[in-house]
Amino acid sequence: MDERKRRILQALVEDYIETAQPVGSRAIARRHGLGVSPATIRNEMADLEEMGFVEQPHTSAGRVPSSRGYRYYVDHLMAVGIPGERELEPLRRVCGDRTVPVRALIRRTAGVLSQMTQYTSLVVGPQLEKATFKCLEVIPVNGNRLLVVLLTGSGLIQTRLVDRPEGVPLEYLEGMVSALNGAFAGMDLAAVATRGLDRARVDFPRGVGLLESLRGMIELGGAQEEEDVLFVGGTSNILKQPEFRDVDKIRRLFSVFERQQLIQELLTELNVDPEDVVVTIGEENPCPDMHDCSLVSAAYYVGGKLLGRIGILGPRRMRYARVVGMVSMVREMLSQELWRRRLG
Amino acid sequence: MDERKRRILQALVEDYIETAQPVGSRAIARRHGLGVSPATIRNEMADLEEMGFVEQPHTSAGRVPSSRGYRYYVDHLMAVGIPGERELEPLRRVCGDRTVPVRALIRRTAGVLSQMTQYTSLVVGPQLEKATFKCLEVIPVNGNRLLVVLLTGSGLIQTRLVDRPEGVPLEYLEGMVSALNGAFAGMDLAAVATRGLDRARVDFPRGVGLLESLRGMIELGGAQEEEDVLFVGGTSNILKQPEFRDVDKIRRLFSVFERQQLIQELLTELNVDPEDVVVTIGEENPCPDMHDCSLVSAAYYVGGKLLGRIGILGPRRMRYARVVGMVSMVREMLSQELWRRRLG
DNA sequence: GCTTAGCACTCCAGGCGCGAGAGTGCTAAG
DNA sequence: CTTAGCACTCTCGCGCCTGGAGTGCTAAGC
Repeated sequence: MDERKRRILQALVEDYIETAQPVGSRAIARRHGLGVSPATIRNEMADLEEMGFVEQPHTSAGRVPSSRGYRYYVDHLMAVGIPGERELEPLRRVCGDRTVPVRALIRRTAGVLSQMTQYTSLVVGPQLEKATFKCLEVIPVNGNRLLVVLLTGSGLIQTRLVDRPEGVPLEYLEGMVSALNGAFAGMDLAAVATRGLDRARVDFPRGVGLLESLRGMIELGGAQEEEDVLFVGGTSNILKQPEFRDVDKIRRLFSVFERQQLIQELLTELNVDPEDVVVTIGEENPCPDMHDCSLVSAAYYVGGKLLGRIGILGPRRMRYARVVGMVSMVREMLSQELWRRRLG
Repeated sequence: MDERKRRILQALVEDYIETAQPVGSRAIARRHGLGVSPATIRNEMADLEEMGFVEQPHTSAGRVPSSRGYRYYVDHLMAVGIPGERELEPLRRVCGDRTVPVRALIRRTAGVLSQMTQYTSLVVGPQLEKATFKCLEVIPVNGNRLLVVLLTGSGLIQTRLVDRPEGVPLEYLEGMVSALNGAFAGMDLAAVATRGLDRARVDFPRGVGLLESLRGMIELGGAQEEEDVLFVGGTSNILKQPEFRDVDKIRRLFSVFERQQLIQELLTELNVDPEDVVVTIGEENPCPDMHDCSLVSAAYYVGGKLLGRIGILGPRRMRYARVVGMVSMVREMLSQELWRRRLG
């Protein structure tokens, strides 16, 4: 892979990303003056094809990057774009509004991200299990019910209405809550759900029902069944792409969007390295219905604590340089804002 | 419009709904033995066309119902379907689970509804403004912040983290909260947001900031900007319909789905009569991008209080009889379950 | 007077052939 | 090693044609 081949591959990928048309030797020679004739480029392209970086839809069409070609481009050739101040303005507006609750903040970020990129955004909201315990409050309602309020260190609030255990005086419950508040302060909620609550069962045998409700709130609040964890924004954007002319393809993809849990697992699985923006191209994606797509994703976190993930889904022919820059920027700003909002 | 014409129109609409193909005189004569020959039916169909109930895509194709034809069918001809016990089972499972919070219940209902009908469901969640005040609680956090918890009579919980007004002792705030709890109990939240809070400003001049936050929670919690109010389910279902082969049409429709506020207003506007299931056919819909669709919608409510709306969006060639029955049933069951959960 | 058989007519869908255009690979010369 | 020239290949769009479905009209029948 000499320098000239790299230049040609880069030109080819970038032209294809822009035009969505197979790129011929002529076009490369003309648009990116590499100082060589189309014939030379043809030879090089034949080599690139043999190496698996480009493909021909059929003889006598230009070349199209293969997944491997995109991979090489992303890893070695592209210059990550830095979003301009103008583009960032809507993002700043969203992230600057301190009156908006955390969950709404995340959702709006998803919306802005899809608008900035003109692709579809997938955002996994803050997962309760990944947060820390801040405080707990129990409010009696109607005599026979309790409103349980759980607050995390990242400012996330989870509430639930539960039946009040019969025959247990309010003082007992209040004592229990204040003991728990003392014992759990700053703990990981995941640890609270396992070790913490088990220990509390011993000290407060009459409050077992309430403890179980609390466990349910923590476990369901982050995971699977409970809603509001995944936000999908700008689904219609992806339909602007010429590769999505096929209704059947669209339908398969949209079915995936409806399976929140699947997407959540997907993003979780991919983001092994919390520091990086991860690009997943075509078949690299474990979900077969997304093999025509690429995903650019990153984790956001607060004080080293991973909270959730943001991602952009577009066609394989995605403007990687631009999108990677934006995802990185959004991750940064979101993390900052959440850091600003942290509670102790 | 004699009886025979009605029978023919009914047969035509039902055949077309089933096959999505223009219906010819032969087909009607064969499949619905009305005891007359195709030629007679042809004459009648020509009349129906003149009356505006059916249309011809082109000479020498069969007929297709017009919007007016569907309207007549829905108003006078269809026999509303009663969902079978088997179909209802997933719905019962969702509505029977008392541990699920109200908002999640609504969202799941949207999911089930779209699955039952195989169309797309639009559900407007319970709007805070439409609910009644149950109780309010304020929990100090970190010394300089307050967690405000608002509970409605329908079991809906709204929370927000706000700055604590400086220099105001906790006792003052607690006194204020308990005074508000007494004054607002059972009141409409809309009334609380306007009259109630204004009056409270006079009594508690040092708590004005908190009162404003409360107003914000009520107003934003139901309306526009605040999220989680509209649930769209089964978007991919509508893509199964042959009328949605055109990607551009799909894109326009999906753009509408992303405009929560628009849909919310739409459903609100249509459901003038809270007792009825309303069918909106094609051009009757005020949103131009939905002119190819029909919408079956109904309000759900608790103890006479309207809470929100459910709707099913499908092609104009929708299985109205079935869908109307299902929407009606879901509305009923959802209302019942919410009634069971009411607080006081 | 309503119904129906017969028939000519219309129009769409789909298959076929053809030519233009784009881009290639190969060859031979620089 | 590079490049001009050229033959070759493949797609795409166009017009043409044909089969089929369904109609409207007319005239005969009940």
